[in-house]
Amino acid sequence: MSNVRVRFAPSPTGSTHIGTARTALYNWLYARKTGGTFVLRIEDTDKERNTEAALQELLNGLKWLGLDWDEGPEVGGNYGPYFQSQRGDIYKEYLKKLQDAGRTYEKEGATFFKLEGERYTEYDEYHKADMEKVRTEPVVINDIIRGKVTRREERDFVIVRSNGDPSFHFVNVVDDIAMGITHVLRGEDHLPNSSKHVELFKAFNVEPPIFAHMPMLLKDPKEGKGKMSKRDKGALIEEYKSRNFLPGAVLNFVALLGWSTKDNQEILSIDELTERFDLKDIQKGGARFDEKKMSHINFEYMKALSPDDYATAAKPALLAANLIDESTDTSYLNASLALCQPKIDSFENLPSFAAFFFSDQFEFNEKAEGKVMKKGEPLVRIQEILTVLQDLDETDWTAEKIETAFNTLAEQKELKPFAWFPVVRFALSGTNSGPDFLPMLEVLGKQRVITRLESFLKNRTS
RNA sequence: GUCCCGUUCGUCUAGUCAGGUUAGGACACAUGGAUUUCAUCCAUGCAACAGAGGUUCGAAUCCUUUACGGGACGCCA
Repeated sequence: MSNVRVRFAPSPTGSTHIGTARTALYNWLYARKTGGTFVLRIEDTDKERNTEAALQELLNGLKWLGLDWDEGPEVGGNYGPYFQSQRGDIYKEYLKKLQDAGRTYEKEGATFFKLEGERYTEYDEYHKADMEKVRTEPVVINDIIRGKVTRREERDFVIVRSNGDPSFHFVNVVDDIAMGITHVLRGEDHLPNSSKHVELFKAFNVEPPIFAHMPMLLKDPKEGKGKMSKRDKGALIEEYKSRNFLPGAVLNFVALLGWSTKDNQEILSIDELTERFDLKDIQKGGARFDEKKMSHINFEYMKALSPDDYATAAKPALLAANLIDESTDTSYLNASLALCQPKIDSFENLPSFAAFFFSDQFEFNEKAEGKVMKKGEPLVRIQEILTVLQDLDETDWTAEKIETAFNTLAEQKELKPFAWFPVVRFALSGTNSGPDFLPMLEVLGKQRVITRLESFLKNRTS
């Protein structure tokens, strides 16, 4: 164990953003790498905007990604409570320290933190008004990613609102002190806040933590300018969950947004990430989300799954599409999916790709029909192979024997097997692409193949 | 407007700290190939140091500066 203590401090006001997940991940990785403690603290000081649903979604999202916390909601810890809404007494105690030190004053019902320095009034272009400002000494924000950032606060700020609720800057710093936080890893949007926070640490006479402000996640330029928002496509963790992405793949991709290994390895397990992660290697510039790359990584993870794990992961999508139910034969399901695994790059596309394995009601693709049915004499070809396949014994129904049957027929008719393959595939699956052909026939089984070919002939000739 | 942080292929990035690389990888894209087909696989290609000065034999790398991008400027977090 090390004495590193990091915290992930989200505010449950809406859906969980992918940038939020990255912040959680980097904190988690740093804690795990250093043998430190990962604290989950819920910053629910804004009663108006916090919801129980958002909290549950957040917790579920973290669990789905496999990010467990050492202290926080549901697990407790020695520095609780872990909801800011329950820490009122602690805030009062710390507020008193500032009051006793003469670092606060009341104005319009709110409590302000008083900066130290000469006061003057100046017209402020941004606020379009005269404002009281303070000539403070600059503070240094010690940031692992950006080095020492020097910044100066020049306006007092609210630490307790007129409704009595303490404000973000205040509770954030108090909790970091009270919870013994050693490293603060958060988004770059907090960098300007950090000088406020350092001022507060100084007022409490506490050494500020080490900061690491990570780059922003930016919008796809096609979608607009600025940082990625919750409304942007691909921005929400829930979305990946519901689209049946693999959590490990999402985690892997998110880790690569602003961080990379020196040897360009991109597919990294959670253990490899933990081992190789380093705050110093985090990128300074903003990163843009690329859905194609996300899909690619997801596909790599799908391909690497064992057959059993693949079937387990594929089930929800197939169940949702009503292609299978609990009575579906497991060995048939697994055999079918084994043929799909190397071919199909997402579980959301799996149902349309694999439908014909599980249902006779698949659709015939028009484009494929144009390619396959307009050349030669497709119906004659089907009749020919049907006769041959009917004579095959059930026990001989293997890819190898089926291939022999096709080859023999091809020789007799002085044609290539290519004359039969596409039409048969079309008759059996409604399309001209899919799993490897011969294994597909084997898995479908003699009965399905014969029945489908027969009914195809019947429908097309009547 | 002010302050802060940034800027290498279309995108994510390696290389920058300790100056010498045909500036590397991945995704995407294009072409070719494998294959019964393919949404798969393989190969090849395309493509970047934001600009300008300076230091140096030599600059993506160090310095200055301009431009551009991002963030913040709430009794939100």
